Amino acid sequence: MALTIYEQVVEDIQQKINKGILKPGDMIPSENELSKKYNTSRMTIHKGLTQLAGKGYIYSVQGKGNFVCAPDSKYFLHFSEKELIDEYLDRMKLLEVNIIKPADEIRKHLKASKNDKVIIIRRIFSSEKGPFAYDTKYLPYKKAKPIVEQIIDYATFPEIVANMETLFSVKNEIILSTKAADMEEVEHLKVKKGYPLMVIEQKYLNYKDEPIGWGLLLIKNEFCKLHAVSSFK
Amino acid sequence: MALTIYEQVVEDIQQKINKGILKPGDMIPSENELSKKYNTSRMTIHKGLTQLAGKGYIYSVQGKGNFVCAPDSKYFLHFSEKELIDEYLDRMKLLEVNIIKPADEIRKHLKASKNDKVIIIRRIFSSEKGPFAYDTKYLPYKKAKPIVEQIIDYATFPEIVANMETLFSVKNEIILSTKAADMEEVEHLKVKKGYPLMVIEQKYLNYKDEPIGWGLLLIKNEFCKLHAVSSFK
DNA sequence: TAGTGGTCTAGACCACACA
DNA sequence: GTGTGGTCTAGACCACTAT
Repeated sequence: MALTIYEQVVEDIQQKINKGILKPGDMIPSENELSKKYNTSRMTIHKGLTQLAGKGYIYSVQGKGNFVCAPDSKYFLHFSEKELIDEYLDRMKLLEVNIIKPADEIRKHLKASKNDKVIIIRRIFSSEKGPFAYDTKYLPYKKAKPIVEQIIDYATFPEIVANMETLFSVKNEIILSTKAADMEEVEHLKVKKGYPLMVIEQKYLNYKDEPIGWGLLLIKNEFCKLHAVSSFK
Repeated sequence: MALTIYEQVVEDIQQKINKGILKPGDMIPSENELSKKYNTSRMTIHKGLTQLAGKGYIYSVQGKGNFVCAPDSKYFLHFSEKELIDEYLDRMKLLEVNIIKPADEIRKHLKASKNDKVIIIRRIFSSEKGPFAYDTKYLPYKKAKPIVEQIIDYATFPEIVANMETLFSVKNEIILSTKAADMEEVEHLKVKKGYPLMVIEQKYLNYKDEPIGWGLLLIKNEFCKLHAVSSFK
């Protein structure tokens, strides 16, 4: 359990912040002071402070010093469509794969122009006890790309879009909300009208921030619990 | 727009990963090779690679090298109870502040023992158009601590618990789900039975990972949209 | 044994802030 | 001007991996 010097610096200052000895806005002793205190080089101290900044404990201002951060409200959310669905999945039913002229709302999400067509994919996921999720996805249609029908059977959204761009090119945004089941969802999910559903809207962007996919995943409430943890540690 | 050397290293390698030239599992050229290529010291290269590792692009194995990561499913979720509520808040009604013997479920969440008492706080938040959120929080009761009633009027959970421990001592976990309104919520939120609600369960821990608060925030669906962004960039 | 990354040094120069 | 952090160097030693 031997800590390196810079780890010791991180640990000590973190403790002082956690215990309230150093409060938000307080200045950390300068790198020169700390390098004397720890009897080490300034670079080593700097490394520790950089790490503390990365963790969100402190921030640096050139020419002034290092200061304790105010607490923020960032969380790490672990979310994987595949994991979420696989937990309960017994079978998947492909309702539709089509090339369509998109509605205005969809066109806006995909930043498609007037005459562009899009691929629509609609799927129902069922557990042993019946359907629990209803998924609709839209992808820009490009003639040059290979037929997607083959790959769709088991693919979740990341995997679908991964076949359109390279794997790491995507940035993903999700928006969580709830809604009451309407007639369409009543039919597909076999629930009563008004049944509460978790709505997971997903936007996929390539590395140029251009939209390469958009979708809605509706999940029956008892099948969806999402966990998030504050980034402070 | 002059990048430092290590920023240039980060940029170049990131690009290669984004474009698929470097694929998950591939080894990055060694630090020595890169320091020759960029005509710089190994420390500068090392700094760049460390930063790439922090971003989740690569990982290091001592004695072997640096390798491209497989994509994961981590997101940054921005969530602040205060912000969420303040957006619509017209007035807040304090339904109850009491010291009670907790039900078993609550005792479990707070890791309280048989005879410990807890403070229960129940509040209704209303917009101009009526109630939109119903909040219940539980805090361990400690005789020595000052009366909390005074501070509760405007306090959100972080601020309440902040008064029990120091500000930075808390780690927060939230669990998102949905539920249909039951009779209690029908009464307080003036909705029909079965109305879809976003459920935000919050666990507060101090720096020793001991629970210092637990609560449920129920929000009418049209008042709650949560955004999250994938950690890749 | 040779190559890798992890840490550390004792300097250096720079940009910035403040008095 | 002095003090601050940001970057960078040209070495060094260590722990680990591979052969």
